[in-house]
Amino acid sequence: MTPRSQQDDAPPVDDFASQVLDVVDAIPPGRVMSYGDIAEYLAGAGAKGPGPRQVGRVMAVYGGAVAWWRVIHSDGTPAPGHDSVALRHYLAEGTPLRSARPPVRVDMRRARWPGSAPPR
DNA sequence: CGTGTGACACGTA
DNA sequence: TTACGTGCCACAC
Repeated sequence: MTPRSQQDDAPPVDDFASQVLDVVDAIPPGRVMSYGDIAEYLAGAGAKGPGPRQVGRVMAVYGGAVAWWRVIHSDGTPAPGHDSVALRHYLAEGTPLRSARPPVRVDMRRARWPGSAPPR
């Protein structure tokens, strides 16, 4: 077969975005991942130079199609826009919170999801 | 093609 | 704990 891997036209809508959404969609309830974690996870998955900012950009555009509340800052603070909504999900999913009151903060130490098998 | 901005992260004060 | 400055990368103008 042609030395071409997969379809050459592959106009990957947004290859990077697709991977990010896939990872976020794989985060189980009660667990969360930081932008940097996702970027790092993708970096180990084959992606290149995915900065945490790029992950945030994807979430800002396609975030409405995934559990955006499971994607938070490295500090454990949820994304802006609907902190109360995120808190509602955390309580419903049993996410370990360090602060159940603004500033809402998730206990990253325990809620952090390694992503199945992260490079260590 | 330079400048500004942004759902970020990190170090230091 | 909060606040400020810096580095990083991609995109809009």
